[in-house]
Amino acid sequence: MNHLNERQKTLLMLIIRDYIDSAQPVGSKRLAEHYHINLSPATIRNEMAALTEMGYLRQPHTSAGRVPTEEGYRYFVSEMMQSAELPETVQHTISHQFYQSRPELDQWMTLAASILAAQSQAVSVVAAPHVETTKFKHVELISTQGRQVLMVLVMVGGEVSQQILTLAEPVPQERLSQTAARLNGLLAGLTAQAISSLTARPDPLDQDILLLITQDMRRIANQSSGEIYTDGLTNVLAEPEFSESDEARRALKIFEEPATLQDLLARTTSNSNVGALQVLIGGEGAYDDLRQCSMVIARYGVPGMATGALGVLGPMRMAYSRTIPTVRFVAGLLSDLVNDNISGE
Amino acid sequence: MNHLNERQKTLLMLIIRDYIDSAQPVGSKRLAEHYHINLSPATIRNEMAALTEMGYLRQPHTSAGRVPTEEGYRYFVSEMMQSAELPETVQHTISHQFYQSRPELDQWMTLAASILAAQSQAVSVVAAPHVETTKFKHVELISTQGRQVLMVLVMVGGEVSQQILTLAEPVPQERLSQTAARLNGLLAGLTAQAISSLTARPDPLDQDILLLITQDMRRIANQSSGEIYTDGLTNVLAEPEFSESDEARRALKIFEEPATLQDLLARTTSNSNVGALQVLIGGEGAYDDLRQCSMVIARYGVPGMATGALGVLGPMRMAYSRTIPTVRFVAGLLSDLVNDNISGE
DNA sequence: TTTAGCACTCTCTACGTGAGAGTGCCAACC
DNA sequence: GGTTGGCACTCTCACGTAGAGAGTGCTAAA
Repeated sequence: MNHLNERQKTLLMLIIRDYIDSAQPVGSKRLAEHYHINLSPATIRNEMAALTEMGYLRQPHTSAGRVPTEEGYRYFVSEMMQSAELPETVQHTISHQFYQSRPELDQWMTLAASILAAQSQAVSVVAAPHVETTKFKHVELISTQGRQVLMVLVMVGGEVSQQILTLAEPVPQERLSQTAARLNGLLAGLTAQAISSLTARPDPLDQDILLLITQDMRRIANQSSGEIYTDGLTNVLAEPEFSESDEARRALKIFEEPATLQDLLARTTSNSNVGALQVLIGGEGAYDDLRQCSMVIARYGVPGMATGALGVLGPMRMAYSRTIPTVRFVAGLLSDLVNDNISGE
Repeated sequence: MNHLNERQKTLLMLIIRDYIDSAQPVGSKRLAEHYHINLSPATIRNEMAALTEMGYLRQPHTSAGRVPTEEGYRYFVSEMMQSAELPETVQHTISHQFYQSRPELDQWMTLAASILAAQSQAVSVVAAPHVETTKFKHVELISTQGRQVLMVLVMVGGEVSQQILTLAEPVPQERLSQTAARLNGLLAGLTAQAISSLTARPDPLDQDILLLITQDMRRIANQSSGEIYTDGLTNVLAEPEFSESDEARRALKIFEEPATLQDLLARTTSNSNVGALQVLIGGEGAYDDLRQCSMVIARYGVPGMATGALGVLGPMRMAYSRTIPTVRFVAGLLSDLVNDNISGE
């Protein structure tokens, strides 16, 4: 497959780099002038013809310069993948921002999305970590007003779910506390499945709450991944390939349907490990509306405990050399944070 | 000011209605043909000249039809404001969706944003209700892992804040529970200010937690309004006036800066009452990037207790007759929900 | 007061033309 | 044999022009 000689390789890389910068088909003359390769335009033309023949480049029309094909981008990315590292100063700036923010998941996710979008000048997506094993730890029942009760559910991993219930009739705080205490003793460390196979409780209130707890735990476990954070939606509107707004609209529409997005993140990363980067070029056949786009995706977190996904979506002509190391770095950072959080520092 | 005769009035309304539908300058001939007014194009031309003179219409160029001015839209909106009512079937559908969703603020906000966007075919913004008086109700301290402790804070209004603390050294759950119980007895019903003026607690753990509680309460009180939810961002890209993507980009950029958006919602609605609708046409001088846009905004909630804001942003040529009643209806609905929530049904 | 008619203006589209950029190929060169 | 200069060819893009179409304002008549 890799039947490119050194010169073809350098030329292909140069062409793609130039096209990513300029968004314009690159011709032999331009290439010879701008980069000091000791080759005449004619020689370059010959090589270009070969690269076109091999499927790495194509011409928009007979008398235009060359534009990378999807295959070309794939080659470019795989060649560049190892070498790319984020400058240390940038790494420090980013780390700094994380360790200075309030230590809340919400803040981290927003920050990660914002950094990814700013660095890549494209749209970022961050899915909150999904706790993979939900075990009951603690429940609190707090009477708020009249028949309304606040139920706070804490999982073993530290995940919290809160919900306001409306009971059939007012129940004093004291009785709520007793119920909570009984359930805490009974359910500690159990999974939703284990809880639902328990025999019914004698006290009807206990039984009702128990039912709600299992429902809530199931809901948390069923979420294929956590909440979705995005940023940089307008970045992509500036790109020339999206100047006819309909193209852009179709791509951005993906972001208005969290289900689709979660699906995309989940599907494309289920077979990859934490730490490994995935680059999908040209929608990779999965979504028609993303045929003009590429995604750089990574999983983060602690496998078996809590993992999430994050990525950047942009035009196929995206600044991979910037985006790839950024995604990798931020994924690593979030993995560390999740790890710290789970293991109790 | 209102020196329009009946005929001018109907014509102006027709012209604006037509322009909102077609996005094209409307001419005298088209008007005479499409709507059965018993007037010749020539007569209509005369009236149009008058309306142009008065500042309600303008011509993009000498030989084009007429387009409404900002003043024209204002007249249109104020005329239409009272009459507009959402069809009962739509009202029912919307209510139904609300009462069927899970009774959580988060769900309601998302739903409200989604409904507003769908009905208006524009961008929606919903700011979560801001509790105006934060009084302490309850605190829970739950040991999660090692030195990490989950603090759940409940306010009198039912608002909840949770936070993960990392203590200097592990503390057993029992001691945490005792601390929580002491503080619950001490702080019940107090504001942040009242709490901070208490004398120091003898137990250092009590004192630390107390400090964190006041900090958290202050933070909640200081948020000028709650979280922002939006939907329908791509709707606006379909509008012809935003076909040059730069115009659209500038307007949508507003939505990437929550601060600006909150500012906008807060400023423009601070002088209006709950229930009253505000229609800002052409950015109303406030934001340059919104010069081509209009907003329909309303406050909702229970004054003095918890209020929020919601609205729709679209091109000046937005479907006011659909948007205005929708915004009014959804604001009413959310007010009811907030009210139910506060008063305990 | 309303209407018909008319000259005028402006935009939009289509069309043709020429410049420019880039190619492929061929023959010459090292 | 790989490399290069030259040349004919192709295609796009920008520009200018012309004609159609839509709409206007004005005037004079009903």
